[in-house]
Amino acid sequence: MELDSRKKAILYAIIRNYQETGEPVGSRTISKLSELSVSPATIRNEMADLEELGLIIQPHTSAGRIPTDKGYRLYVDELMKDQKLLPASMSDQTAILKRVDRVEELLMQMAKLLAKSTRYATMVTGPTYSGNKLKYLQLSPMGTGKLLAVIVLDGNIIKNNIFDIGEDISDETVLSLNLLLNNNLNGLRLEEINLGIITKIKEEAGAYADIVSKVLDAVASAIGTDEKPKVYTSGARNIFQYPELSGGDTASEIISTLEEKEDLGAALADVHELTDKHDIQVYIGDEVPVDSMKDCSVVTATYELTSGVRGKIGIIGPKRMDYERVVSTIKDTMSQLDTIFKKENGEE
Amino acid sequence: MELDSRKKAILYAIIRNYQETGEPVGSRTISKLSELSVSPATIRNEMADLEELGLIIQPHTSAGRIPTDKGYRLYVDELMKDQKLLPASMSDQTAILKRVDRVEELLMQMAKLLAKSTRYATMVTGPTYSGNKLKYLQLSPMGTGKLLAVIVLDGNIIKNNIFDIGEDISDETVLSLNLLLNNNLNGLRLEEINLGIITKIKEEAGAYADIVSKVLDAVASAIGTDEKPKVYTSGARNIFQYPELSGGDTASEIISTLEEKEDLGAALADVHELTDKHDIQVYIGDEVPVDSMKDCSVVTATYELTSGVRGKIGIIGPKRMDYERVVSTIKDTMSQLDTIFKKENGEE
DNA sequence: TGTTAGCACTCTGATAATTTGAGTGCTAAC
DNA sequence: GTTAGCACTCAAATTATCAGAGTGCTAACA
Repeated sequence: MELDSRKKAILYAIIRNYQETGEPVGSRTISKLSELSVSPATIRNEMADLEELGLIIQPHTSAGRIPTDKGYRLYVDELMKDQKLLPASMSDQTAILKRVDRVEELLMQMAKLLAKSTRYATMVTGPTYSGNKLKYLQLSPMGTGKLLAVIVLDGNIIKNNIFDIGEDISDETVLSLNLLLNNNLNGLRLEEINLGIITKIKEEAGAYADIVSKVLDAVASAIGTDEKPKVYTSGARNIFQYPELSGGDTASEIISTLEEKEDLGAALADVHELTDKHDIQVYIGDEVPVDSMKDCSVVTATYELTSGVRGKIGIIGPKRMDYERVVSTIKDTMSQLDTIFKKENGEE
Repeated sequence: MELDSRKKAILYAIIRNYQETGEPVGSRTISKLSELSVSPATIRNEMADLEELGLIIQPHTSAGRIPTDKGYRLYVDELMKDQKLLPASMSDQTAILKRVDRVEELLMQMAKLLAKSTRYATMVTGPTYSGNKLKYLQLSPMGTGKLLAVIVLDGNIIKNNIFDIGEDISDETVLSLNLLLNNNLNGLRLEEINLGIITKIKEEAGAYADIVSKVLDAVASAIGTDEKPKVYTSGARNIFQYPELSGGDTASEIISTLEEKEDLGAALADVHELTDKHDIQVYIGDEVPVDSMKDCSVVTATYELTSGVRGKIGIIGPKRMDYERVVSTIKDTMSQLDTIFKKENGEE
């Protein structure tokens, strides 16, 4: 059986209507709603075909139809239109990303903003700094037998670590270590700090090889704290708007997953090749890589702050979410982010 | 009418029973349950009195009684017994605080632990650093016209700030500024850095007074980011266990408040005088200073990491929460925290 | 005077019966 | 291929019924 254009139109109409109402939609509704002027009976015939194709089902005899996961998939892949959103600056919700100093705050703000404008739950993972360059490394003596290492990465991301070195060293030694380390490491990407370089530095450090070793450990662990990237979430309460999610354990499970955050980070992190511009991906129902969200759909995208500093955002809603609006909202937010960030960088 | 000891016993029994079941409790139940051996009829007479005193009510005729807010208040103030909890190390839930490096992680862990062992929702505010001393201040040139300030407080709390100074300065100047600032500021509490000291430093800085001024601004703003202290929450899902909270909008409101966190921080922050050891306070129903939680009870306590570094924790549950268990769990956790922290400090 | 048994009364919550209405599939006519 | 008509189905809403828990009151009792 072929999917002719009328069947597509009907499927489209069913999905759009179900998105709004959350109720199974019947043949009469479609007949009145859609611009193709055919009788309910005709629609019924077509719907029977669509059901046979596995694109829609009846929750029970004598109910209207609702889309299946497969139906949504087809919708997302082929039927969905590129919706043009009003520029955020002109829309009534004034959902505009403000420039803030700290990346952390910006991401939190982004999560909130997306939650507000999509009216779904959102998550934003903190950026991974892979590919980032070491800009500056500063050691300072900190009391007895301790050193403070301040590590500055490209893009002015700052990390600290205080660690034991087990012995007191003089200020001059610290100074020369600083010099040594900066000379050898500055400008390198973190992956580039390999054994060869480490050995070389140790040789030059002579008697202080041990300390160098500890410093490098400290650097690794300071960076390493971002191995499990932070996840910011917002709009959890929006889950309650959708009866299909708020009933039973589902809501509880979802809220809990959003709260724990670890699972989210892991699930979002797994794929990281950039296909197109923002790498927008749609996961429907069972496709969602988080167990507790198998009743949801999740739309993810990749953002980029500065070159190589990337993270993921995700919008979590019911399967009948308004994919078109979500996608265009994401795009809009991304372009705001681009503007802000290019500008912010440009100013430096 | 007086509250004789039998009435108290009955009230106690009603509250304890209602805590377990969540169902209105009738005279028969009390008669069987409580050790005072009187007939249901007698209990009924007493219950009528308790109702007249406003300590319990009937949800409707021919239902059992449930405690009123006033009833709970009396319970908490007078009836509640000090429950001795098994030491956490011996209990089955192995809810033991582990020592971790970063304060942030420790607090998050504490929120989770409390949520797990009380089975209610929890919140933990980040510490306020008032009273903390400046241990070390480090300026480093950072590209053109920028300085990196690293601020270390007592207890090895580290803050960063990168800021513009509008002009290039030589490494030597930075070095001497470092010296100047450290000589004048180290060991001071943050409130002690007043105009007098600032003026003095500026005078000594001579031509670099402007820069000093900017550095101090940077210090202030780095510290200032904690004016709205961070709030960590956990166990939101526990709300769903209690029908009186999970129905209607209540759950949604609570979850949303927990997620937003700002309101929580504000509400917890308002009182900060330490009355007794941990300053445990119980807010029942309308007493709770957060609107969305008027149907809940909240138990708060103050923790102290190092001297003067204090924050609050809060346990959020239904009004019929097990106050005794919550209080003893808090005490237990606090003493764990003390142990860890004294030790951690001792090691330094 | 406090306690208790007995009893009529009340109200909720569960279960069952009934009704309504939306929606379908099928058939036959166009 | 399309449509009107119609019998049929099923969920959801409405109503009826019933059992049970719990009460308040009264009168008897210690």
